[in-house]
Amino acid sequence: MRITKKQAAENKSRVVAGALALFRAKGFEGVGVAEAMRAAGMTHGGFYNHFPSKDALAAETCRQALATSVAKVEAIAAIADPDERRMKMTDYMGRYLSAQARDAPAPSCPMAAFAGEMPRQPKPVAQAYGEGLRAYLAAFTAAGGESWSRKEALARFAALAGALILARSVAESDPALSDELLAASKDDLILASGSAKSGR
Amino acid sequence: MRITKKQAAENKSRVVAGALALFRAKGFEGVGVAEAMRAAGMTHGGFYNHFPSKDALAAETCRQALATSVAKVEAIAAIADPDERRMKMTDYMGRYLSAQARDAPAPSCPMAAFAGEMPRQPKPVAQAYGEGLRAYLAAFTAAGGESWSRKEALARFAALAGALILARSVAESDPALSDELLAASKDDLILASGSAKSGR
DNA sequence: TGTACATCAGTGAACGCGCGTTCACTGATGTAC
DNA sequence: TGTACATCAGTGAACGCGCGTTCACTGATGTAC
Repeated sequence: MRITKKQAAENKSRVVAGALALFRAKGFEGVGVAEAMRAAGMTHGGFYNHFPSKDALAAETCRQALATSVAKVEAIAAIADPDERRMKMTDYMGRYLSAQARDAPAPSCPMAAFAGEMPRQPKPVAQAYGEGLRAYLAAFTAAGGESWSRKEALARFAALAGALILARSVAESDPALSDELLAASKDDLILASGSAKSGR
Repeated sequence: MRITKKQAAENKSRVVAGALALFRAKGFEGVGVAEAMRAAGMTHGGFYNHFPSKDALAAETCRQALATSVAKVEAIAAIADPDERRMKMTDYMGRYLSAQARDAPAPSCPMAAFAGEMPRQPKPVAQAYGEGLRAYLAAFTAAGGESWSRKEALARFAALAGALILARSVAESDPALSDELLAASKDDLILASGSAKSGR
């Protein structure tokens, strides 16, 4: 039952979109090809018409997810008015460390969601992640404008990601500690970036 | 071929020790019961003489690993001389963010190693992790003495863990960025805690 | 535009494999006398 | 202390299951005339 080329392309992107949500929620190892295809409303056999392997899907998914995050931060970096940009950046970090971001089944930040698995991913996946993270950190640095150096921006993003990952890790077992971790990092990072170039 | 009770107990702890190294390196899902038993020099069948399930091994391993980390930081917290304690803590954080810690196959910090997998672990494992992290953060706060509040300590540890996790995630694909992440966080955290209670 | 046929996206059975777990068995240890 | 026997830690075959991947097949689409 051959279908339209356009339909086939749509099916492929539905597979990627569905796989992204699944990978974020359960990790690369925790999601099967059959499950990813089912999420797109198809059976597993046709998977290899679109991708040479499961790893190729993981790499493609990773690339798209990080590109989306990069685009969001680049949009902030492109804001001309420094005050508005600073405000948008504060909002962004506030949302990054919000209870909603933590409690979503598929964590909002793909860098944080995938970081832990990267050391054991095959090269193409790790490569896609590495390129995405490099681009993201460049955009994140730019989005801070004068308020931080690249070095400070890197440290700040590591702090954001660490807080989200740790908060998620104990969200079930110790919700109070999880909240405390989010609140502590939010105060630390947002107050720090709110004040003018403190130098620390 | 029944063996000594003492020998059996030794075998069990060899399984836990071996599994710890494997779990750290490959994640809980990435290590099989057979592999864990082989690492202890036995065959897989006897596993269930020691543990009711693979998850029980994961929980036990997690508890032990975190307890070891807690003990190390408690030892620093117990130092009477504030200057020496501060110096030991700086050393600790420096080692935490060292290239050696990043490049070890089994990351030195079990909190960072396991955090990403915790949201999908069964309750007993998540519980063991949660209790361990709570104890660790209490010790970490205490080890800072007057130099930071609990809130600051939590934010600092999240920053440490985030930097290590991100640096590990791109260690293969982008070593320069990985080094840069470690260096940036090292400067940010160690200089910050080196200076007296800055308040930020 | 109409017809004939090759293409190929999707289906679902089947493959080999490794997983967690179970089980009958072995034989030295631990124990009761 | 010596003997007889129950215990149980460890072995390795076997289980059902889900995995990634392959393949023969279907039939509407795309194309050549």
